[in-house]
Amino acid sequence: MPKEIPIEYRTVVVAVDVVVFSVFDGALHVLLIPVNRPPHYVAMRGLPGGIMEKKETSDEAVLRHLSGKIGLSSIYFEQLYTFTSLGRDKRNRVASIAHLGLVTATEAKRVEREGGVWVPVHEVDKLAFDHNEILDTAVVRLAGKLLYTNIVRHLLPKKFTLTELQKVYEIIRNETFDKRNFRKKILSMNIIHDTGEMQTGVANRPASLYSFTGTKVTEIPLISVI
Amino acid sequence: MPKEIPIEYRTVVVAVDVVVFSVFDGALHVLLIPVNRPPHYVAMRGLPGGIMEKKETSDEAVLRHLSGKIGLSSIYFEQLYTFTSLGRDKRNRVASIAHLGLVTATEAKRVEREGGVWVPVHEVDKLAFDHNEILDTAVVRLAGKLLYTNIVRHLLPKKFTLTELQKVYEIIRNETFDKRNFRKKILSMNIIHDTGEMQTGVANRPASLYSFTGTKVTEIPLISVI
DNA sequence: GTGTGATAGTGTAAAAGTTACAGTAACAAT
DNA sequence: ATTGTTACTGTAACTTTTACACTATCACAC
Repeated sequence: MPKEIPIEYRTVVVAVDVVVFSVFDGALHVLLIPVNRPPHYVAMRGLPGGIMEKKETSDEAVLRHLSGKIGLSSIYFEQLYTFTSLGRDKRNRVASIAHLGLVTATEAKRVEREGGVWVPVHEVDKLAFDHNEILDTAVVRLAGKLLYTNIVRHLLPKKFTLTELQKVYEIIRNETFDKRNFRKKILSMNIIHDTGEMQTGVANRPASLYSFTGTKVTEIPLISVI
Repeated sequence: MPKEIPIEYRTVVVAVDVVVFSVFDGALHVLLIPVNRPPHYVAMRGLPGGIMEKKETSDEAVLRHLSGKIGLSSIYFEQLYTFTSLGRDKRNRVASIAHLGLVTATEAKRVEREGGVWVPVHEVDKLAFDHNEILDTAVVRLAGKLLYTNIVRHLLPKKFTLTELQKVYEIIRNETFDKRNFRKKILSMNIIHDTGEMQTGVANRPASLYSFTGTKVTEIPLISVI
């Protein structure tokens, strides 16, 4: 009886990958896992992800791989782009549906186990497969979406100060903003509201705590009509 | 010898679909083809597309299916979204990488053969598979991209009048614009330039002919910095 | 309890951009 | 020459964006 050829050598395999971001310690971090797939990808790092099975959607595959490998359950994610270059995985023909994921700093801390590592985005070097390209795509997308959505909500705790919010914008956008103008702009968008609570135990004037309005990621009409 | 189970029944199959748009006769049209896949999809219409083979990228698959089935070669397209619902194709498990394509009105006329039909987007009824959902996604994406890219270039001939350009915007955005303000805005974007040529043979004052600057689809910084 | 260090919080005037709005110009056809 | 049709243009009111600096409130050290 002839040895059977595994399916993945005969046809296109579908995988999901996730670029999980978190902002802490003054930098945008990405979650990486160890990759060991001889002969091409040995002792490298890469994005978390894996095969999408026949009985699951891409979203289900993302959740399964993140909660399994990384113990990550509380996460926001959305589809980013599907990568289909022929050489992107040197062993098989794998098309990867890449995703952009966001977790809060506290969730990020909880996840540092199972070999998952948070690396500042600007210190990432050669990753397995085409994961550098996927990462670059995700960074651009995230920086863009900050400007016309309230997606930043998934990087911050329930209650946060305006300065914390501004810091996240500055880190991801890689630019600084005037404090007064930033506050005017953000407050005019009606995406956050003052909770009435204040910071406690800080060695300076305590800041007001704000919270995001609504629960979903939505677009904010910033673009002027022609 | 047991009958072999086709690969597509055992694993996820990857397909590409394309929402090809063109603007003419005062309406946004989409290109549809006949679908006949008993038992579920009989005598229906759907989007052009097909399987992505192991030896080709998604872009190559798109070009192969469009030039083959439809005789369509001169087209701009970009990836839209990847659809992976379990029930989206009732026969197999098919993940579809959907694309958004644009052709000029003259190219659209050339394509009316091989069963391909241009249907005004607002007259489209039930399509095969989940193609209505894909179409809706594409319409939203196109209308959005008009505002912050020069993607509209692929819907117009090399040389065009400002009124023609405005009409395309109005049809896709489903709103009207003041002629003077539209011109000021478009000209301030530096995406088009006056060719110096004029319309000829029209029974009214001839309009100046404009042309797009550059050759690629690029983003136009419309969004004010925070 | 006073002083210090640190961050929070606030207003305004100039500039730029957006909006609303109507009449003259240039062509073909008659 | 008249008519019908579309091209083309400017400005004032309004809104948004930008640039910019000082006071307020807390913990802590003394």
